[in-house]
Formats: sequence, C-alpha cells, structure tokens
Amino acid sequence: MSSAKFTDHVYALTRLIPQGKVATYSSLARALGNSGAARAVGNALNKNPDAPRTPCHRVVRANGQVGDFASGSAKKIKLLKKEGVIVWQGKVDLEKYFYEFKNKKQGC
DNA sequence: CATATGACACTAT
DNA sequence: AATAGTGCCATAT
Repeated sequence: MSSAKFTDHVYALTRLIPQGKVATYSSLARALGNSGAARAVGNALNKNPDAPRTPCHRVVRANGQVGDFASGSAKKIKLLKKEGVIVWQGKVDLEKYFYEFKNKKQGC
C-alpha cells in the first residue's frame, strides 16, 4: 500500500482535469499544499505512466510549455490537440486552457 | 540516515 | 529572447 499521500493526491487532482483543459505542475503542487513541489508532482506522474485513468498529458509547465512525457512530448501534444487544446510551437495558451483546482464547496 | 535522481520553477547572464 | 545555473520537494536506493 502506498502511503504516499502526496503522490496519491497528485493523481486525484490530475483526474479532475476536464478534457480540453490543462493544469500546471506548480499549480497542482499548490493545490496539494506544497507550492514548491512542482518537481515532486512531475515525479509522481512519471512513476505512473500506465495509469489510464490519470490524464497526465493534461499537465503542462508553468510557462505554457507542454513539458516532458513518459512516451515522448510529441505524444502528449497529440493527445492535447485531440482533446481540443491548441498546441502551438510546443506551447499551450494557459490563459485559455488553464484549469484551476477549486474546492467544490466554495463559491465565493 | 545520506546520496542520487527527476515529466519543474525562478533568477541571472 | 534564449541558455545556464541554482533552489525545492518527494521518492528510490
């Protein structure tokens, strides 16, 4: 059993990313409470490249770059494009496709 | 317990 | 703008 709450939570949030949207490693880390654990987030996803329920390809860099991918960044870009995310020059428009994790309770 | 690794981020050059 | 160097955090060994 994995007690790695961190990694476990990373998958949970990644699964919440709707199709056609993208999140950033840093943002994910922040949602977990570890704002500076962007690297750790990436590690978590990299360790689970087989998780079909975890759309790890929807997680990109903070600067809009698609970043790396276990099966190759090209594959990642392809998947994103298929989902409706326009990837141009290996970058995505975070202003348009960025998905912010929100608590289902809050509504402010 | 210390060292090494890694799908990142930021600052300086 | 692009590249390099440094920092950060979690896991694996």
